[in-house]
Amino acid sequence: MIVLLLFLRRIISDMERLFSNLTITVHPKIYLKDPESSDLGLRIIEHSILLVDEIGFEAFTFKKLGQRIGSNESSIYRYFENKHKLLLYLTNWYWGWLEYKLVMETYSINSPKDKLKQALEVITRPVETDASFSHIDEIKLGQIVVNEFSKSYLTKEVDDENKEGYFAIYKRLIHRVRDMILESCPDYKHPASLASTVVDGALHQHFLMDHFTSITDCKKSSPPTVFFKHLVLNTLNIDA
Amino acid sequence: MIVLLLFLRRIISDMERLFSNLTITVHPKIYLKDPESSDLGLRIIEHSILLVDEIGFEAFTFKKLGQRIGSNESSIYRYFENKHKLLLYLTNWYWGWLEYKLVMETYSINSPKDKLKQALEVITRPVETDASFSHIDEIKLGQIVVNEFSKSYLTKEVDDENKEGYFAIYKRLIHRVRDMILESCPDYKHPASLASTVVDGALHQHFLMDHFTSITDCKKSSPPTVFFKHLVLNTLNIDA
DNA sequence: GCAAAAATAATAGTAATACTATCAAGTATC
DNA sequence: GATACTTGATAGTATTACTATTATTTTTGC
Repeated sequence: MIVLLLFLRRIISDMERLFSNLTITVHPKIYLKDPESSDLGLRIIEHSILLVDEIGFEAFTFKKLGQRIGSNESSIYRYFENKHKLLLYLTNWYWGWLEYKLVMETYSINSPKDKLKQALEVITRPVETDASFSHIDEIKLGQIVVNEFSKSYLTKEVDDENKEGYFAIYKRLIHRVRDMILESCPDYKHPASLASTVVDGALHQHFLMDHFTSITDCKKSSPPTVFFKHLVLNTLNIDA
Repeated sequence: MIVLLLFLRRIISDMERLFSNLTITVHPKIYLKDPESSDLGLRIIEHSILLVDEIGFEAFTFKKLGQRIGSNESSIYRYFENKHKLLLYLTNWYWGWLEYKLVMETYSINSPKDKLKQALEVITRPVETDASFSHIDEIKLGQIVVNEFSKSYLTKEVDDENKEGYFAIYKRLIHRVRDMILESCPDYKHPASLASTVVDGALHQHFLMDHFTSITDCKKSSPPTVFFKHLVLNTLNIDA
């Protein structure tokens, strides 16, 4: 009994350590100075999420952000070259966070099909808050990803930035889903396309729920998860 | 025999009339002055497609376009309020054109399943040129839709612009696909989501083929059409 | 063929954006 | 207490995204 208690205590302490030290790693070339390394940096991240969510990425400027956090435009430029890089930082952080959730929530599942189902759950469900990161409003960041992520790669600089590794986390997340699809269904011919379609499609369906309801069937009572689980499982001929 | 010849002649003449008079209708509130109504207007459309394709929508300005067509910035402003409206015009034109292709190429097919298959073909295949519209480079316009369309609705003004009807053609196209899905499979619960996923997903897969090849299986030899046909037909339990 | 109207061009000007550069002030560190 | 580092303040530049005005050219209606 005491042994069990001690054992449990060790697990809990392990988890606490894991959680308290946990930081999502973003490619260092995306920033000039690591925003996690200072108070100002953390405030830049915290309030850029709030401000972009409020006024949209187009209207967002470093000047407005500076006014908001009582800091100077020029100081923000010491952390990020421009607002595009800041958007890359935010979306990278999001995909890193989602990847972490995906790994955590599927790690201990042995059945490939159950694993895949749980992965679909994590990827297509609405974003929920995570107390581990006090400076990040995950729900608003999720909205930013829905509304702005595609603008981060639909540019003339994609290929260069892709070579630099700015989209590596996003692609790695999709590779993980692809591999889970393959484990469930080794003969399926389009695992990467299916994985990317689900990840992109989930963002798209969430957008449609908010703005173009006539071209989606998703709603609060039947969220994207339902649609995508049915889609993937039927495509792979796996029974629900 | 003569009767038959006369009959054929009438059909051909009908088609010619149809084709020669054919214009894709774009919501009039998108422009200040109809670009199809003048030589300058046509040149604006023709060269905006070339220029946006070349330098991307972000770097595109009315000033550059003016220089390119030997015309003045201020003259272009008489046709379009701003470059966002011009993008709306171009993408509206594209979706109107694709809808016309969809209707033409599926109209005479009676079997709902064959009709749906042909619809998937039209929507997911690479864009091909259409000699009917001399001022439009359909292939480049298709590239613009892949790279820029989502920017036209991922804005803070979507809801207002949607109310104005700026996205009506796009939504109508998806409704047509949704209805074809329902005719093939009346019990399927997510026809609109499936239709919007295919339309958006097709653009996305074309983008991935060009820039993020590791997260797609699509390539010249196995284009998005193959993936999406398999996806839709399996989801609906229709045998290929 | 000419006057009126319409379309286009030219020019100028404004506010905002997206920065860069410089210098001053405050803070941390050794 | 000197030094390095961070942040703040100010100024300045080129470009963008327009608006306004006036001049010139083209179209058209009679």
